Amino acid sequence: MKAQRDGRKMRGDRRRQEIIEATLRVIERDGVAGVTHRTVAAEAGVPTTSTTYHFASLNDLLIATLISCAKDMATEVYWMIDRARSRGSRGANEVAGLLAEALGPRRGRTMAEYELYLLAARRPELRPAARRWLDVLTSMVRPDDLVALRAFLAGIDGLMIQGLIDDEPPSAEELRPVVDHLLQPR
Amino acid sequence: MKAQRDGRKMRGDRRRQEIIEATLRVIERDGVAGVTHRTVAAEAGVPTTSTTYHFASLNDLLIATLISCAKDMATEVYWMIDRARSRGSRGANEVAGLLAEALGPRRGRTMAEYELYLLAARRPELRPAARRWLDVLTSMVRPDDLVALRAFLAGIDGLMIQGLIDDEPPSAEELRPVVDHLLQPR
DNA sequence: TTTGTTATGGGACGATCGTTCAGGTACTTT
DNA sequence: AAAGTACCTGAACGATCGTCCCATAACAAA
Repeated sequence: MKAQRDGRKMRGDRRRQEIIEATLRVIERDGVAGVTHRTVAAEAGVPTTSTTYHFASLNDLLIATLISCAKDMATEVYWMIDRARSRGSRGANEVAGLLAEALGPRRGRTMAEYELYLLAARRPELRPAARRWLDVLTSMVRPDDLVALRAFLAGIDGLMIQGLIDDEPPSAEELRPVVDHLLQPR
Repeated sequence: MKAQRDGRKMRGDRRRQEIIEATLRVIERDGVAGVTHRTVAAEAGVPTTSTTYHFASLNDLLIATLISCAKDMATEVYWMIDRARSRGSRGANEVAGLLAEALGPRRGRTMAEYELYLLAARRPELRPAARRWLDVLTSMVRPDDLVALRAFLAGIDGLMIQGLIDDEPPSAEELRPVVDHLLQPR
């Protein structure tokens, strides 16, 4: 089966992807509330009807965007852990650095990701996507650390959210002791 | 100065409060996205123009609502801690029970509160209100536990959010070991 | 070439939105 | 009693929204 040889479908898929990426940029800039067919189309440089053609409804567009976003996040976290492990580090420094980056230069993206969380709270079909990075991490850990892992993951989420409402992003140095505390075994 | 003797202002203040409470109910039901002058007015049983009269813009209405919501949350947390302390408990059971309640019967309210967080991330004027319950707790604790406290608070926030995207609310029994782990001194 | 399918995009429709305005009521002050 | 202030509300305006329709272009299968 040659599947993707059809030039029309290929172009369609490419444009679908462009629309999804434009949607993510809109969410980073203005939040989920700023997502309309027209703003997304303008951001992607396509006519308004193009977004309605490729996504049956605005809801579908949002869902597709947030699922794609969650997928990126999961693979990113996976490689981060993998890298830290191969260095034999327990990871407090790495995690603190990653948090500081997520709350500083990548702040918009982080806000978008947490809007996914809350949207998933209201829409069950988004929950598997929202849980993906939690599942990825859980599967990488020895089953006897489960409680410690859950506490750690919850702590990371909390530090993220609380960092988002700080007047200026916390530095890795400020975050490290807290992360270290969360990582400490008992 | 008699201040609130003016019957007109009294009625105005009362209606303002009713509108704020109606707005909170709308947020619990449909999220911040569902807040419009018309939905709020319908929920409060007042004409649409009443919400625009008492709040210069929809933004002001949202801000007033979320600030009021944050204030309630802060005093609630204050008394919760006070109660736990007077019982001499370290509080793992109490906290786990409170989490389970927030994620079960009071789920809508909890979602509304976390939408405040994300809105505050985008609107600096909301941040003091969003931080209030953190400040209340921080001020009730010995300064040498600061790192442990920050880790604990972050963990609570994370458990809340993650609990919101579970397919069914976690029970207090499931949460207790994680909370206990977060509370354990080192 | 003919036929069928998919993508594209201009234009428009009805609904809903935030907000304004003007006329009216209720209350206080003078 | 008269003037001033604060609240109330029906009606409406312009803007923007999601979505649909239809003609056209690009491409594949026959």
